[in-house]
Amino acid sequence: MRPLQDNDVFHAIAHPARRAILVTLKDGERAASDLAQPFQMTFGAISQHLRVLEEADLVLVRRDGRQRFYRLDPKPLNDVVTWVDEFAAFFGGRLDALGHYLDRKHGKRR
Amino acid sequence: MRPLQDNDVFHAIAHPARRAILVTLKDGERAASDLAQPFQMTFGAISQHLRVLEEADLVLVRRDGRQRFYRLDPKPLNDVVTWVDEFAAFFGGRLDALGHYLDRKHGKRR
DNA sequence: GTTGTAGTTGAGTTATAACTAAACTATAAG
DNA sequence: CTTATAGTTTAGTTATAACTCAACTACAAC
Repeated sequence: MRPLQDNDVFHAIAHPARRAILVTLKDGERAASDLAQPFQMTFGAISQHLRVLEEADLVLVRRDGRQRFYRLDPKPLNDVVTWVDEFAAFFGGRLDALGHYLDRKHGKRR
Repeated sequence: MRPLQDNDVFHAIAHPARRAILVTLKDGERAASDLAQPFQMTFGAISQHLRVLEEADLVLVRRDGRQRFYRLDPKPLNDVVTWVDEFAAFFGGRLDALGHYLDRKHGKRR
């Protein structure tokens, strides 16, 4: 079997809980307990998800007292963008989220 | 445990072999045997990877005689683009692949 | 019909991932 | 010091995924 690497960003974002955590961190750093709060699973499980994100370099940790504040480091997501970007020529019409981004940034032009 | 869904596009692209298959299909449809050829694993394994891609609606199949031709259907990748796009505000500088796409499409304008 | 080729599917195995529960580390507060 | 809080880590379990191998389906060629 070809093993997946733990530090693979594609693997890191494959789990919905980890994606949700990253989305939360868009709004700024959060303590681990705050990140765990919306989930049903145990604190330990979230801690493990956080470690996966950390190993994928998607989050950075700052220690303050007994709390640990996680913040987003989106750089590895560029690997995803770059990969999906290879398929940009196939996107067209309303489904084109890249186009939406474009419109927002440059002003609607067509 | 929160099970991942088999038809999840994020799961589908988490495996390097499946990503490689999709990249190959960018250049046009390919028979299953052609897709399997670059890999070490057995034909059966590739067939299973193709089924994961099919269940994620990332590929379409056309039967011709005893061959099956797979072709790319990139629409579900928009879910990925849309999700990553939420982080667009965090991207900046050379690492910004979205920006590259922009430059190509609109001409470099700073 | 038989034989060969293209491919899928299923059984069984192994690897990895996700999870729980408990132990543990560390800091803070009293 | 003790107790509480915040969090990690480990052990063990279970779920899922990936793989191999063999059986199977389907079509083509003879």
